Amino acid sequence: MPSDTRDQILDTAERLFAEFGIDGVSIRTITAEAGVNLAAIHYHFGSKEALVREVFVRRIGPLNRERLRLLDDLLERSRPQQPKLEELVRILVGPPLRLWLQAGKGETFTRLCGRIYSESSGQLQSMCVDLFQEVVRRFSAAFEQAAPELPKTELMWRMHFVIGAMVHTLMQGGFVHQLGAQTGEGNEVEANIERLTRFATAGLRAPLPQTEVPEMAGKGKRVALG
Amino acid sequence: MPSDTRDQILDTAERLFAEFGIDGVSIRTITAEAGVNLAAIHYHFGSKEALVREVFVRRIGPLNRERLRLLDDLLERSRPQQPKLEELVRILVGPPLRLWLQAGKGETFTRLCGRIYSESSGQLQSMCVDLFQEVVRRFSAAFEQAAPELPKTELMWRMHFVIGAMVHTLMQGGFVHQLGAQTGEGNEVEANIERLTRFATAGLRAPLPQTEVPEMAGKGKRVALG
DNA sequence: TGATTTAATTCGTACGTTCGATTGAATTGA
DNA sequence: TCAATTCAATCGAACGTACGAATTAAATCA
Repeated sequence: MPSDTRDQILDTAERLFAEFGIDGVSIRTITAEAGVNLAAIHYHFGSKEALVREVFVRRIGPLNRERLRLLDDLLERSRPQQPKLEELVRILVGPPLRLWLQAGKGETFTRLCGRIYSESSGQLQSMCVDLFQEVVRRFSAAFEQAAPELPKTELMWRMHFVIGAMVHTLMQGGFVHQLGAQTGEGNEVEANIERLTRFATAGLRAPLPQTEVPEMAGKGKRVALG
Repeated sequence: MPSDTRDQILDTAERLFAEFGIDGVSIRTITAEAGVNLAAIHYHFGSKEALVREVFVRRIGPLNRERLRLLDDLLERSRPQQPKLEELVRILVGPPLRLWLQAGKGETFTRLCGRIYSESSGQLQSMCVDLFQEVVRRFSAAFEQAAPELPKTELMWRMHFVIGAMVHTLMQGGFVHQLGAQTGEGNEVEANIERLTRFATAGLRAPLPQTEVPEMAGKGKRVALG
């Protein structure tokens, strides 16, 4: 049973990291804010870096497990056919966005989650590779099967764009959200998941360039517009 | 005439900021790497924060001026009709991506450029609002006219997604790029601009949800999939 | 049960380092 | 000569970390 102090530290660190960045928060600030002793972090985690690690693992683990569970469900449900591309996108971007604004942990953590991709020196970066490895592998395979007409390189880039739109929404979405919320709409989160899903699905289904020039010499490569 | 020291500092700071983040680089590291005295930064810029500011302004100014010039050209060229959505997207995402991998300044700066959106406390954030103000205003207006069938809120979200895909490509694109580059393709940068342009244009043109329920009470809002 | 030992946790304090910033003298070039 | 620039040296503050004493909780024994 994890001690109360340990959880206090994790919750506080998560909130402060999300707001001010990892390098922007000292363990003095964390422990003071959490109402625990300065040395508690090193006792419970060993170092600040190990604390950062634990903050991420604590949330990303369940998040990705849910994504994989939804993926399994979807594959099961749509057998023997392939699932629709749109449904794959929805279960990829839904869980993180749903965590967003979830009372108590939402906004704080998802902003932090987005920071993985920008902050962090190699240590944290490689940790995230591990954390997301299976999700990337499983979803890549599912996307390839759901959109077999796309060359693999093209699909990889487009998935990359989808992730970018998602991450950017996690980090900056609060800003856009405020504007929308004032219009009196109800459940904005689910509405925005649908927004992103529609956008991403259409992007993934974008037509391939008609003129797939077989020439290899890199000369004037302008395709449609000069 | 700017002194040699000043430019040395700017170039070195840009490179190091891009690689290790703003908080991850001390003025000692910068000055040592640049081969200038420790106090030179404070002499030429006044503070580290002012240096950071100058690093951004030096590049973003010309970048956005080019985008506005291309926009003016496009509007002029397509009169009296509205320009195509795809062409607007291309001149929005083209210049920053083209700066990417540009010999000598490319990769270093664009990664830094992406960091604006994630790092930085309020000071830098508000500076960027100023720097991008006119670009946002002009392009928003152009997009609204080019896609009048989209509700403004929807358009705002979709532009937001486009920016996200672009920023994520600026920061992480090097990774995906490496995979593609090994396939022996020629001018990857222009090819990727086209990739992103096609993706984003299709996303912006995604069909609106058929059932735009006029009810306002926020109850069950699931639109297409339960 | 009550006393005593053992382990787990919390606490206060200090160390060594690095940070951005400052100062005043030395150097340079017109 | 004189202003612009570079230099070495140093400042106080904040950082992550370490360590031993104090406290609490659990286990063991009388």
